[in-house]
Amino acid sequence: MATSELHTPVLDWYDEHQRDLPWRRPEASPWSVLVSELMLQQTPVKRVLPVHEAWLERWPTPADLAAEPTGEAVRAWGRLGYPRRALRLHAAATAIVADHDGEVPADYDDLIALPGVGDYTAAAVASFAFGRRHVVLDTNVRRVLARAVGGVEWPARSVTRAERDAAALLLPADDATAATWAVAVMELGALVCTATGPRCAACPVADRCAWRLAGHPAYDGPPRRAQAWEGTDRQCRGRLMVVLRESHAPVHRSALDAVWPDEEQRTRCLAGLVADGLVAQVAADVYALP
DNA sequence: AACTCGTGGCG
DNA sequence: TCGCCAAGAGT
Repeated sequence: MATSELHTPVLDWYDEHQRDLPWRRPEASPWSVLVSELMLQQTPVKRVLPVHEAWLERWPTPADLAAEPTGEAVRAWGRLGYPRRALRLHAAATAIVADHDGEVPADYDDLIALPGVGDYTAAAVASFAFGRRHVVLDTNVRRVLARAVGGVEWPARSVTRAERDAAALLLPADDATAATWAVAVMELGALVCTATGPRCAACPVADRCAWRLAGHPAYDGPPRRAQAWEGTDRQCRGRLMVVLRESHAPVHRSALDAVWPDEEQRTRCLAGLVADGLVAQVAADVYALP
């Protein structure tokens, strides 16, 4: 397919249908973009919005966050999930103050060196906040390209070399258009080319989508494992964190015992949370956010 | 490379 | 109802 012919319809569609998100506004700081990207890792936009707003209100710069105890970040993280991201964001803020004069760096290499910033987030911040030209491969982009270009419903489990090469070939040559392209494809995946129930009737490239043109062939790759939840350590850790987040005073062990029946698992998870830096033991049998 | 790490909304 | 999935990173 002449992949360059995807550009105009996708860019035009984005111009008309893009969501008004706080971290996309012209006045949004690179710090706002970085905060949003950490929060959006595996968490839907709708749930991020209020937390992001409160976060930027309270900590308008990396230095503001770095000056606080890590526990304040964990508490403000609320129920976004994966609270280690709050610790990483705090650590990233600290590194930005220490190594970059308090300014979020614009270079991919500097960004990816920050805690909690991997390939996707480094490329996203460089692209969205600084207008740099990068291949931005998130779950939305990967799904759109798998369908429109690859002709299959789902991409591979992890990013392949061929996938990255294909995305690089699609990237417009100049920085500004490349940055818009990156966010536009992502938005198309989020709003139209969704994981379940894609709205092909509303898709600007439906008439040239390889998957649709092939008649929407069923997925025939390896089974995609469902996330286990009931009875897992993650569920146990989540229960323990709720107690600590909701208490503004240190908590006795008995209050933690009450939320998970299996003593062995509960003890292991609490030790894990302490080891992760999400929980501090402040006295014998007394715990608090760090 | 496979596994771990939260939470909640939606079809 | 309940399985699926959401702007991934670290190990």
